[in-house]
Amino acid sequence: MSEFAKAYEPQAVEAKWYAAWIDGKCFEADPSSAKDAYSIVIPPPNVTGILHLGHVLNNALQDILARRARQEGKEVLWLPGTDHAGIATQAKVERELRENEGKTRRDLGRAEFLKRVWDFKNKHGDIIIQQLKRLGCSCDWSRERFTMDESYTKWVSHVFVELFKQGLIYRGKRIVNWCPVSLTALSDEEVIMTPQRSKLYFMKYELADAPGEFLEISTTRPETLMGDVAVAVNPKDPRFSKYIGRMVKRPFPHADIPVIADDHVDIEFGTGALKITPAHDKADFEIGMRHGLEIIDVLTPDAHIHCPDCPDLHGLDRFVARKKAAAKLEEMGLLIKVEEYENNVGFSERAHVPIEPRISMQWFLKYPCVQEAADAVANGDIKFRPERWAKTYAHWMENLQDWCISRQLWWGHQIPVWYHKEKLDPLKNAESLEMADFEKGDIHVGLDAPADGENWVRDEDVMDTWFSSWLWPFATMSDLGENSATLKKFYPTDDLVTGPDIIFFWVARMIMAGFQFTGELPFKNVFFTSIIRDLQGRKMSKSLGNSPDPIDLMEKYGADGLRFGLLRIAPVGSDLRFDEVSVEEGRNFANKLYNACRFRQMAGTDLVELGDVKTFPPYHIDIMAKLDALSADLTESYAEYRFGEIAQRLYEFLWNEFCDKFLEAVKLDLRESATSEARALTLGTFDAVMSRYLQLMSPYMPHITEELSLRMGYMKEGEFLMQQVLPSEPLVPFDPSAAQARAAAIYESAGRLRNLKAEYNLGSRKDVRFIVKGAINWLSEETKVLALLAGAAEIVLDSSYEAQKGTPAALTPVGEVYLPMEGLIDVEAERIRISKEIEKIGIEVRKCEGKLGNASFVDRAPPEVVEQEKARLEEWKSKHVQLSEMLAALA
RNA sequence: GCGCGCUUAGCUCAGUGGUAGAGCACAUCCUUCACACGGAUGGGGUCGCAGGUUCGAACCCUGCAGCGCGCACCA
Repeated sequence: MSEFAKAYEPQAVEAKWYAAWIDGKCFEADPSSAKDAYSIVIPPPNVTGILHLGHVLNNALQDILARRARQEGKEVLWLPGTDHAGIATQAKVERELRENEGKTRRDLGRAEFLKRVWDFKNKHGDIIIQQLKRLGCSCDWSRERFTMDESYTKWVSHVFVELFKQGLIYRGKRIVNWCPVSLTALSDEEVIMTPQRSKLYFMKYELADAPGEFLEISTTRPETLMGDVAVAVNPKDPRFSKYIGRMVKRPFPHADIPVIADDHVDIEFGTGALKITPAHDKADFEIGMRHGLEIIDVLTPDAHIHCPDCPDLHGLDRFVARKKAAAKLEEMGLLIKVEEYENNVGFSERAHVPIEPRISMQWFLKYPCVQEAADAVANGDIKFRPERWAKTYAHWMENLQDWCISRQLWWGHQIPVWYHKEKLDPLKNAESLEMADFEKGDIHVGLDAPADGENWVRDEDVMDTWFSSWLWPFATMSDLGENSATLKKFYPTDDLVTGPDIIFFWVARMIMAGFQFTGELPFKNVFFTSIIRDLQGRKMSKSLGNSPDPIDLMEKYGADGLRFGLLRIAPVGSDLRFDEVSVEEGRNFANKLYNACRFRQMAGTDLVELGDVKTFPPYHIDIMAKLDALSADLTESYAEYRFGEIAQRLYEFLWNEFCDKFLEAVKLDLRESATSEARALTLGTFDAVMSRYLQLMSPYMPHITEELSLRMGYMKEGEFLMQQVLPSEPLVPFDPSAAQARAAAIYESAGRLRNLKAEYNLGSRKDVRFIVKGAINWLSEETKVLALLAGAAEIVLDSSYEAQKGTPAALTPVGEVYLPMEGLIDVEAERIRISKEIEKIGIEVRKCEGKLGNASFVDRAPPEVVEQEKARLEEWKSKHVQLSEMLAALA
């Protein structure tokens, strides 16, 4: 039993216990166990990422679920790992390369560059894992996975090949979201629509067959004018019907382009005429397809103008070119006006620049098992919490677009497709091969290169990171083609804890992949965490600098303090406004818990067995019964994933019930002067309650509870609290209501007496005497405790007491209590106070009377409610009388 | 434009039909032998607005307003 310092110092304790758990293999899951399985897979953080508060919340929740499941006697697997995060990681390494060596990835070549990324990953990939360990996460590190592990990569390739064989993956030239900085295609989900202040340009095109006659057009993008191949109007628009089928002059480079009619054009918007640039706008592309229009690409991959016929624009950046093109139009007298305009522009999620709709050859996936996946959530086979996210999910599932899965990156899973060299047009590279060529044997799709490998060239592209993430729940549990013991025991998983921002990126896709490749749903429940914001309601972000470093917080307040503080304020369905104060409260709470135990040890270090509870004083039975109730309530709350409520209940029990009431009530028994019997009894109750309480708290604050359990002797050296199964027997196996009523009466009465003292500014005086008239029959047994709690020298029972007029008094559950004032009070101040009080009570009395005078209330409200109202009226009335007397006495 | 959510004390939020709550902050008192990362007491709210249902509404219904977030091809 070690020395207790005055304040709890978490840092050393937390490190010690984490190491002990690892040594004891406490987190390792045994697939051969006979116990029921509970499993959860971590949402893999980016391998080069660092921990932020979102991770803390998310992983603390998973840890709580895992630790609670262990306490419930389950065999638990919490499977950890990291994600290779294609664009993010590659961008980091490229930036480093540029800054340190002034080189691009192409300068190094693919093989050398990938080597650098792997080096980078090996150097930095462990950081976030170490941080999760600092937080106390009970992951099975022996099963840690990475989305680019060899076996995982096999899964990814296999899935690609299978879906290709089923005709769900195809290659095609489509308009995609192109990031001009990352130089790759993106999926629709990776594009963030952002309102932008921009300009709407109004300009006019001359009719080819009627010089001097013009058609007015509006656009936000004059710089793509060179790619215009038509002007479209709505066929129902009478203003333009006469132009349909005629030609207008595109100003530069000069060309005559047709005026066409298409329903897509909004008559109300701008001039009602739309220039059609199929190469640079998704809607224009579709109109172009409908009308068989030419596609003229006037932008380079990095969004510079490519138009040798317009030398003054050629080579300019798109935004520079926009101004230049507008100026050119003005010079030509074709610009009518420019209006300020707000529109939504798609930004690249990673590079934070406007994406460019661009035509390119890409691989696409038609989602598998869409109907099954949609139904699974709709019919509750997978339960979303909060439930409303199911609607968001359903909406997305109903409007699925094919997924662009190829990325023009090097870091990732390379597409398992080879093209025959002879068929490859050496000038045009693989883009020249259309899907139809597959039939001719020019494309090889498979896990391995073709046997005559030297005749084949592999597709250079890699797959979208999420194309590997969506296999995470099962690809982490088994090698391809193997029905591993782990998979058998732990798949499908039970819970998934993640943010609602990746419902589409990840959750929905995992459900589809699970169905497709395992025939099962990958999880049963999805718990969506709160998004953490700052006190102004802004999202946490690096650039705003409003994101506290969780490691700093843990250094300052301890991992337990951080976990508990954050969890206690985490709401069920809405965003969370983070305030460091709550972490401070978590730390303070840990200290409170620690000091309660310290107090116990000051009265003796030997464990004391619990005797026959039935014979115990009411305070003891009361606190034990409250713990039993807490224990039962937590079981319910866990079933409903109400984590914040659980933390709050644990907090209130320890602080308000155990420390403020129970410990204060039994303090005398722990003093030197107490009898050894009384002390033993109290220590026994303390130990029984505290040992169970620590266990209930353990999932939230794993380190301190483990530490205290050992120090207090509840656990022996070599045992772990986290491995103990929750007891099923209550501490109080009989009806405790009589004892609890007595304890409640004393606690409430003590409060009233303290109020009384404070009202007369005697709050800190310990020498006051209270006289109880008409005491409840058992009060003589409890006067010592009442005096202690009320901060009084003594409580005197005197049924014949005649109070002097004006003696302060209070009506309490144990009788009428008087506070004789031998000291002085300010008579005038007292009169004012009492007058105000009487006024207040008068209002209450009238309220009650009004209610009871209302026939419909008396007749129609439930009888017990009416009775309650009557009792309340009586109470107010008697208080009114009492105060009036006091006032009279003062006069 | 469609959908979802939020609006309760200075701040952050509980509270799904029966006397408005917690923590923090604030004020006063207490360094009493577990804890000042503590204890005691107190002030502070027409529960966003307007209707409706009900004996009774913070809570149920309708409308409105403000804020936030998704989704959407108005250039």
